[in-house]
Amino acid sequence: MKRNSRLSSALHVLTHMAETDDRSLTSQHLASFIHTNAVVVRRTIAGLRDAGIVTSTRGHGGGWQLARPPEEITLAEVSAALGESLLPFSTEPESPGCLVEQAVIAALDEFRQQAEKLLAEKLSSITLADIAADYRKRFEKIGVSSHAV
Amino acid sequence: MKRNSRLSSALHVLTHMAETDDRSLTSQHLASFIHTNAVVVRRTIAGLRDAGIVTSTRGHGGGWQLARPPEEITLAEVSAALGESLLPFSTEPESPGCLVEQAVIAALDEFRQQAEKLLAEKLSSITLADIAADYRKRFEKIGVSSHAV
DNA sequence: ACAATTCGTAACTAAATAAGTTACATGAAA
DNA sequence: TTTCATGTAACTTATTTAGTTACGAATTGT
Repeated sequence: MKRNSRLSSALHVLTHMAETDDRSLTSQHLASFIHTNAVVVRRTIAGLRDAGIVTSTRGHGGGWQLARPPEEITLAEVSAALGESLLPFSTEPESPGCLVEQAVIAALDEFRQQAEKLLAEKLSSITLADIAADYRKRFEKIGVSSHAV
Repeated sequence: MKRNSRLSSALHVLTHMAETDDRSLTSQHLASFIHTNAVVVRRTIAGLRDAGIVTSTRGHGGGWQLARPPEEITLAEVSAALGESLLPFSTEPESPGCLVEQAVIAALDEFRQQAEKLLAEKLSSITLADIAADYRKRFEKIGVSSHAV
């Protein structure tokens, strides 16, 4: 799997959950959708459970389900729940005391703060239901299986 | 050196160049500012040369200088010249033909496009001169050497 | 000319990070 | 009580990036 595809992977499995009403999908099932391992899936979406976006149940018939209707799940929440910043450049001081570094970091930190706000606003306007609707539109148009491999 | 500190590193050495008028700074010199290797510096800022932000000269007295006044160097240019996207999440298809993936990628790509525009606008409003001015302010306030280690 | 200096770059090594895998404990349903 | 599924730790593998070494090319000073 490529790097930094966690957001994409998470949205992929969430969309499958959105399209699977009243039934749990196992980690193994979700893993097969994105061609990876069940443990990787659990690890990836563990944060979504902690954030109240999905629920997991153990044992017979267990697996994963959306905790809320897809209309109430925004991409901003999903992104935040994955625990990764969308702006991963570092502003850690490496030479504390260097005034040039301090000036650079001050500029970048202010930018980061404003940028994260902007990005969160943008991502808040997109819900899982939007993606699911787009998927359905594509499905109706082409009329084939939902997962051609 | 930490990961993804290339933007920070580049701005650091650029600020030093801005504060060093009429004189070239060698890769070795720049490297010592950010506690790294001269080859790493050359590699990092090679893109800045290609983008016309700095010039490099070989031989005796050679080294690096700004190609333009710092007022005319925006962070947007610097960031772009480093050749890294500020939004490094992947939208590469991994299961071509999967309609769910297509819907996810479509949503993320549209977001990316809008977000990159927003970020570029923000970064365009900050110039190297702004950072240099902030550095000078800090210098005057504290009144010590520019690179306490 | 020739020596000294400095960038340009290829090739290799080392470190960090993330994915993938194995193993097993925990919990729940048939 | 057997089976199924998650939770998680520990390990392996792959990828990326920084760091290093080496050397050629270009430029300046003597």
